[in-house]
Amino acid sequence: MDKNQFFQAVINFIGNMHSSTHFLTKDARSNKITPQQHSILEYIFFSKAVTTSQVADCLNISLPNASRELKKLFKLDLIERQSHVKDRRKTTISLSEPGQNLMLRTFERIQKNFWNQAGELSGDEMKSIISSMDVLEKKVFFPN
Amino acid sequence: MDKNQFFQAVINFIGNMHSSTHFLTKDARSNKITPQQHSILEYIFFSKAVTTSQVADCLNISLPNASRELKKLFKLDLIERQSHVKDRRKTTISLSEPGQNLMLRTFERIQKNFWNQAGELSGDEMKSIISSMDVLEKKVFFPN
DNA sequence: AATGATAATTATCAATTGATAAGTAATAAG
DNA sequence: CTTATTACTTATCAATTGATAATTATCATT
Repeated sequence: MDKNQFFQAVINFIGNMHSSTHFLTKDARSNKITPQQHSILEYIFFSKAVTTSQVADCLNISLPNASRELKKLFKLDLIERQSHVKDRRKTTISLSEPGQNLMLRTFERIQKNFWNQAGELSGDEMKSIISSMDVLEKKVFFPN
Repeated sequence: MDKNQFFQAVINFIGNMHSSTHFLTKDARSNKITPQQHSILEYIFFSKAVTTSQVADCLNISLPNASRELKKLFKLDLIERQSHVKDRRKTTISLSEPGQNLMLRTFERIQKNFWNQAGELSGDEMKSIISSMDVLEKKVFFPN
């Protein structure tokens, strides 16, 4: 198999995935926060606990701007901040109770869209989907 | 298999994919256009020919704003516009030669990052990845 | 031919996001 | 102990993006 051809298939897949997830999530976001703030919360949700620098790096936001947005989220009581135990320059950030709930409600709405789109899936189908995702996560899309 | 559990796995996968593709593309974008303009070009690239309304719908931009950004891209000579043959209210938009080239150069840079991250893949591995993507595209992420 | 609907455009103002300079506190290195 | 570096914060201004009202041109219906 040709490398360029393979890469093209990956790019196509990523494109389809993005437009599909865009569709799934477009009406699911809370209107109390901005899109960027939403992706910050999402990132914290999946990462459990992070520092300001990590948010900035991973979401491609400058440190000052990340700091500003996190401050807003803190004032909205959606995240908690603690100074890091080992290094008190660092701030450990995690979702607050209301932040968790906001994210969970969002995912519920996404889930509704998802099942509408996917229809009924048999146990076998689910298994084959899970193992496909597994292959891709192991070989192509590395979580960090 | 439990439906909620399955959905959780899908959400996790989407999260990992997004952070991974973010990493792949973060230094690959041209600095002559804005992020939104980039995603518009990307959308046109994959869709070949589209109308202003389609751009607006699929990228969740209001029609006036989509029109504005497309006008800028037109002035930058990155897209071409023709009135639709059947319905002259519609504008058919496609990438111009320079627009195509811009996208191809971007994908080249992404490709470099991709192979750095993925390392060497055997023919068999590529085949299993392709078929995994196939399963997901057919059963979960529908292109439109 | 008149009316209504659709696709797109222009214009305007508000909100979000980006970029940069300067500063503070904690840690690390010499 | 002094200096340098790191992690973050504050403040400010520019650029991008969002929202909305009004308008034009084309098409569809009657």
